[in-house]
Amino acid sequence: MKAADKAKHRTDMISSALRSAILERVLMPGMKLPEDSLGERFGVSRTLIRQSLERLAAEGLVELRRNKGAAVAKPSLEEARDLFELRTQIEDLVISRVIKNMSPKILGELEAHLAKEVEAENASEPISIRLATEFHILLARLAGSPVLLRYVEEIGYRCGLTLSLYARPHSTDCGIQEHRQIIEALAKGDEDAARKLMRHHLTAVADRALFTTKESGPLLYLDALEPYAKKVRDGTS
Amino acid sequence: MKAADKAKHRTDMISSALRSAILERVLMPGMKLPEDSLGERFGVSRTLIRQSLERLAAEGLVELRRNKGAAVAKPSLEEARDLFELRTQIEDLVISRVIKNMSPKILGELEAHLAKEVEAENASEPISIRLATEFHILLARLAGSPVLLRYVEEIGYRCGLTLSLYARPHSTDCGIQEHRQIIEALAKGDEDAARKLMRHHLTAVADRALFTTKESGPLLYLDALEPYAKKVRDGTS
DNA sequence: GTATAAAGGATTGCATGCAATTTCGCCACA
DNA sequence: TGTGGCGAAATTGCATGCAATCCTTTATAC
Repeated sequence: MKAADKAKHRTDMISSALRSAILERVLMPGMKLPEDSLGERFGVSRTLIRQSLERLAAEGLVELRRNKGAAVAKPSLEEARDLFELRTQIEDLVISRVIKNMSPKILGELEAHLAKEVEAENASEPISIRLATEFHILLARLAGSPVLLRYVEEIGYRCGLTLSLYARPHSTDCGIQEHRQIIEALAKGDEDAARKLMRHHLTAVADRALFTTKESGPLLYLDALEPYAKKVRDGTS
Repeated sequence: MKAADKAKHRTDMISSALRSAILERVLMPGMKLPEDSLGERFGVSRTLIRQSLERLAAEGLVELRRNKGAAVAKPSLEEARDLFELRTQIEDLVISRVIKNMSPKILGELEAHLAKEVEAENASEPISIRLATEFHILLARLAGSPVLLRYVEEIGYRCGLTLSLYARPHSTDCGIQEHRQIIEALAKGDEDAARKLMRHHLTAVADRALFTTKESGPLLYLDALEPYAKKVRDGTS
């Protein structure tokens, strides 16, 4: 039995790092992700990079064209709308389940997360975006279904990616206020209200975002990745 | 431009072959899947086998324990119940969308599939099981949402795997008759009826299956894989 | 006879090398 | 100036090799 067991392995760390970089808009949609450059940065061989990219491709965050390398995915408006529509419906399922599981402990976790969001409100934009996404993921975790959790994670990440393509820079993509209202409805056990709030919350995000187009810098610039890579190289999860 | 372009690559073919083998109960839950043996059988190196196994692991069909190799997944009863519960709710979404898209063309596709199921009714059991799963997947395809399709595929496959662990040998896992009724309700545009039928259909499958336990031969016996491997080696999709 | 320990074999983790494909720069030519 | 093609460089696809890990068997002690 190992002391710490290191829990995750390098492939996991690398995919997590890349995922974070994408969600925090350091890697923008369309950017190429060549295996050797990444390998060099992360201090591993192409083998592990390949695995990570394939994993992210399975999640829909990167596109993997045969013989042409990987690039951060660039969902079309149509795909984006599909994604957001499905998201509202899937998160409906989350609400139902969380209501069934509601307990003081769960309420506590939700409020703790909200507190983090409030605290980070004036911090950097990428971080508050990440926290907003994680609110939805926390809810899904509290729903108690591992499969549902995976789907919410994936959809959440892809929506985050989508927003980095289409959303205006300064829309607060996920209002903290709205999160608070949802928690209150859940606390009261008012499923209908929670659902309506969630739906309103999500369609608000989508509508604000999905009708403006924004052209993205399509090419290669990996230097911004450095802080993410360093963490992996040093094993500082 | 290549003549046929071979469309998919070897990794895809191998994962498809393995997936089919699992769904047709040639590879039973718990069976070990060593990289070398598989590579030898499929006529490729461990690299491609590894990729395929990782892909299937992401779908939940195989378990991938670190340093201990891959094995066909063996979902617990609890996971199984979670899966089936989610399935009914996800397929609810499918029904709504298919109803919205309903057209003679779609109806035709559904009936064509039903005809195949009827035709294969007295053929081998694995084939009718596969067709039954594919009915649900066809529905999801007709729903028009790529993401939803992926989730239904994945859940369908995993349910198929689950049934190979828990279901009695001779339960007709997905009644053809029930599929027919669902198509009829869809044709009439009766969303409520279609939903109820689908729900009934799925809970029937689950209830019949999920309370009996069946012990599976846990070890290694890959010879039965031969026909699947041959197809890949020959490029006969 | 049971239990513990060590050696040997089998299997995975990862890096590297070579062939195949694509991309890009360069030059000729209209 | 713009366009087509050719060759070199960059990049991916895949196989293989070596080290690390795990499993099994055998040997030894109690």
